[in-house]
Amino acid sequence: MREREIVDAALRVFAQRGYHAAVVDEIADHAGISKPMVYLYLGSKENLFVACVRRSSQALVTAFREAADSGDAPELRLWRGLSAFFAFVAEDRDSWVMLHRQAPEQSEAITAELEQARESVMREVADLVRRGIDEGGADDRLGEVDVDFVAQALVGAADSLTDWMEQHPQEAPERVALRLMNMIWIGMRDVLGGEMWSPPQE
Amino acid sequence: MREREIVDAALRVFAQRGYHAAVVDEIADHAGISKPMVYLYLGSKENLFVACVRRSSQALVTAFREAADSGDAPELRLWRGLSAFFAFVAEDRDSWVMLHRQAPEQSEAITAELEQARESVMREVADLVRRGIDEGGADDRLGEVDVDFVAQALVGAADSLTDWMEQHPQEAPERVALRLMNMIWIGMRDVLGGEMWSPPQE
DNA sequence: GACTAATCTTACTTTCCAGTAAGTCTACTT
DNA sequence: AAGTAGACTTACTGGAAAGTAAGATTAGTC
Repeated sequence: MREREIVDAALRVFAQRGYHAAVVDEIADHAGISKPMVYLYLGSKENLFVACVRRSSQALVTAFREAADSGDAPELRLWRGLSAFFAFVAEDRDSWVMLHRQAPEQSEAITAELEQARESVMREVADLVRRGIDEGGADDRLGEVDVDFVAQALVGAADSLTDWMEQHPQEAPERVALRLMNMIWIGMRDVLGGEMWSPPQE
Repeated sequence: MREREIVDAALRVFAQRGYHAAVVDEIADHAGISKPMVYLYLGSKENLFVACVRRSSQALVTAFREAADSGDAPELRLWRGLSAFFAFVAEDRDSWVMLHRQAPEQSEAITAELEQARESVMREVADLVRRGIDEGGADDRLGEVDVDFVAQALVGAADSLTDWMEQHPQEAPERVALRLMNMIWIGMRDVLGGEMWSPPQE
């Protein structure tokens, strides 16, 4: 299908050059057609970019969701979701570059698209964190605010660790996810258990 | 000094609009002068952007470094550094937006500038993590690879938590830093102590 | 009060590229 | 073989904004 081919080409070019440096003519070349065809199928450059972001973000969200959607314990589900995320990034780096580096700057429509995807994942993560806490049986020392905090930190750490992963290509996605789980989950659980660090009084 | 005023104006406009949507004429207006003056002092639009990034990143790195540069225990230093980071973000949001949202997409020169600043902080954080481990007395179960991992996750979490902070403006920077310390530091320490999570065997 | 040096502006040129009008080519129909 | 519909291209237009040439304004000097 033509549209798909065009989006494929656009994804590569956008990921490599960024939105503004990417020229529609070059995208058309990559797709093996001429510029007006791009406009016939996708309407405008911005719309084309949105199509790329949408496709990539949906693929990512779906990958995470399906991996995390078993009936098992929350921490296991979270680990699977994170593994799927790291696997996605390792496999389809263009998509990740697009979502992570290129898209944030752009216009309303694009930011909205991206925000929605991120929020969607964040909700899912927050949910797993919440269940993890409830299940632990500790008397809910963490409220909603804290759950959001943990989710935000976790997602941010995962984002950033994609760079680390790039420098350690021998490390399998599941192992990266495991490292992260150990860092975050244990800490969270133990804080719930009453263990806390605080600065000395002056 | 003229140059400083121009950079001030540019920072505001770039942070609000992004590099491409920002028009040099508008920056000149904000600085109360006309466009050719901007070119006289800064040479080109890109150079102007680089000047902004450089100034903001230096301010941020300095804030972190000075806060973390006491002779105290590593964890206390780390906490102070993080507090300074969150305080900086809360206070000078334009700079943070610039560094966090606008700059990543741009050209070589800019990415290099930014990368250097990030790396510089990352090294410092990694160093504190390493000392924290050594001091804990545990027999170095974490190697350099692990230290880098923790540092990367920590910095990424902090980046991302600036968004959380924006939604919880009543939370003081030190409290945000404290939350993060509790999440990461305790987890890391306990993992060192041998506590580990791993997925069940199938 | 003419001279000149520094500072600044108006108004222009240039380049680049998104978007499009008009026409060509191919393949299929009758 | 003439007609026509769909897919596609060449070659253009329009506009936006980076960068600049040339001149105006101000202030300080003799």
